[in-house]
Amino acid sequence: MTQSRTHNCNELRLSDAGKKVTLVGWFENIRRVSKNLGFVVLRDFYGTTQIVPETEEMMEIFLGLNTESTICVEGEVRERSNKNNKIDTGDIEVVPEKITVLGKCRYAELPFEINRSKEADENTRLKYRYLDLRNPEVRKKIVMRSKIVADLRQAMTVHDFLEITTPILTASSPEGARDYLVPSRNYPGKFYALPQAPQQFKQLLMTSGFDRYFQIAPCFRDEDARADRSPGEFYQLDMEMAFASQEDVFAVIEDVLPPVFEKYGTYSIASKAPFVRIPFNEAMEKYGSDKPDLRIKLIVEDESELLADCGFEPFAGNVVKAVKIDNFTCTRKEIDAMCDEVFVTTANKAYWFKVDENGEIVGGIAKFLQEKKSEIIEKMNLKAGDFVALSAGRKLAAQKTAGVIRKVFGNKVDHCIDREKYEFCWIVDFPMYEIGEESGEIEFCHNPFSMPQGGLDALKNEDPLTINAYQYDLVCNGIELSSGAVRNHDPEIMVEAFKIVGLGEEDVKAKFPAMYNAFCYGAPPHAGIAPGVDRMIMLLTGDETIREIIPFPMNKGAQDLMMGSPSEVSEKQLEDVHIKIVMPEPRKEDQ
RNA sequence: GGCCUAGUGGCUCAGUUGGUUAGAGCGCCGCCCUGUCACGGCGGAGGUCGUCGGUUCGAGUCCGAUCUGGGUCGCCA
Repeated sequence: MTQSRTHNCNELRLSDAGKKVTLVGWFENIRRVSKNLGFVVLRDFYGTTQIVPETEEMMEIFLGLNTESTICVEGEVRERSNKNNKIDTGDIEVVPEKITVLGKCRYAELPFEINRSKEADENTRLKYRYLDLRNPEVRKKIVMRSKIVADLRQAMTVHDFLEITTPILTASSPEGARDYLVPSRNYPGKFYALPQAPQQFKQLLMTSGFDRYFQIAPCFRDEDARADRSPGEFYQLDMEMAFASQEDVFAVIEDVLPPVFEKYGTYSIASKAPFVRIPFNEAMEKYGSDKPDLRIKLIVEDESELLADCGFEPFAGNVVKAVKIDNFTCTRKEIDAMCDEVFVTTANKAYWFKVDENGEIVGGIAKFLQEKKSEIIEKMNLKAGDFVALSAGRKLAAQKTAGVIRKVFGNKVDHCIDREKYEFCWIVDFPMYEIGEESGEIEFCHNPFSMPQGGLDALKNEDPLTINAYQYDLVCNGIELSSGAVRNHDPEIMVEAFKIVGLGEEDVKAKFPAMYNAFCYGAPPHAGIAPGVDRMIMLLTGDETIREIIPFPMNKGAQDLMMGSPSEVSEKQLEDVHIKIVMPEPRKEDQ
């Protein structure tokens, strides 16, 4: 039996001097001073306390024990003769009278030093994540995650949202990402799927009469990872409201998120409600992106009319976009590096020129612009010290390239960006349809659940490519935090919307049987959104890899190195679920 | 799947034009030290330089292939 602790390791103060206490924790370090004096650091979740063995017998106990073992220390609190103002318990120390070893660390040498685990190889950290998490710096992120999620829950509850869980084992959905499949034992050849999002369930809840739903929902998508995208699984603050409009959803989010960002954020300033609303087309035109970083003050301008026929071959007959930066002082080398980055990201070239102190156009593509020099300077309103980066191509390519130029140059030139804040915006009025790049045919632009603006009338009488959807994204500092929409709750409009992409009523029924049927029994208009919890936490902690803010993350290849998943299973297990493994053909060289 | 990048003791890294026995800091082990707090001092163990092949008198270094990790594009309704 262990005696329970009387205090944690961050609790004792000078006023506790003289007390008999019991502390428990990890034996972090010993500073040996002699055979019968040493200074031990005892660490628990809350902090550290100095333990001072003063006899040879006490020293023997620590010297015979590996660090990172857990121990129980009973002893007396004493004022330190040399105080340490760097730690909360720095005024006192505990002189041990009895030490009990609770859990031995069997290894003298650890895979990495606990307090320096962040420097270690990431694979090693992930394999020994339970040791990595002993590092207070690492653990801090998980603690913050917990607090943020608790605050989000609280805020949603205050707004009368009910947290309702939805199934994890469900049906494969024909839309979207690749599903994770789970074979069924009772139905040979059939599969469950893990939900990519609780989308259909939450809409069914609306149809059932629940007015406001939310959930910190696990979502599963079998797609490749990125620095800000964990493979396999992630969490969304999923919510849906009945009899609600786009503005109703915005109002809730604008009320829930800013206080959390102000409380936990690396930067204390966050956009106040209402967040700026930017129509999709305007975002593409002004920022070259549907997720603009509004901290960057640069705006993309269209210079097609001025520059398309200036004689520079890549501009001829193309859309030309320009990003102007004043007081530009980067070196040629830096400019080249940034243009390279733009090219690598977009597969499209960035061009540039400068205006020197004499008002001459110089550098980059300057020699092609001399004939129209004065017109260019006048129309683009250029002055000495200005730098202009340009992109050219078909409209969308030129826009997107300009968007990357804006981001790359804006992040490099300090006076173009105010980093220390959170800039939210709503991107609204996404188009309902687009021409698919591969198919060349008309397709849904985002998801087929969204309500088209103008409803049935628009679908029947307007050019589909001009119809917008009540579809919106929440963007913060250039990061897409979430997508949402006013849903299409009317079976008639649903069928009409699918008709435009060449699908009939039977297809709708086949793809979304529950929802289609449910909507035939009187559905409320409803709208919702689902901000990504992991990305939000990344923004708040300022971390650049999503693995830092996930308790037990998988690596890029969707492996859990600690648990060893994915793993093989027994023949019996495979038989139970009627699965036969067919290994891929080995590659020729290996044969 | 494409492209970029990295791989050298337990950890972090250095290693020049290809040239003796591959170095350092931290950690670990041993000895010393009565007030440390990133304690200090002295000594020690520990590496077939990711793998395979090639060029060469000689490869950590050059060439080719391959594996693994990370980043990115594709993908992510």
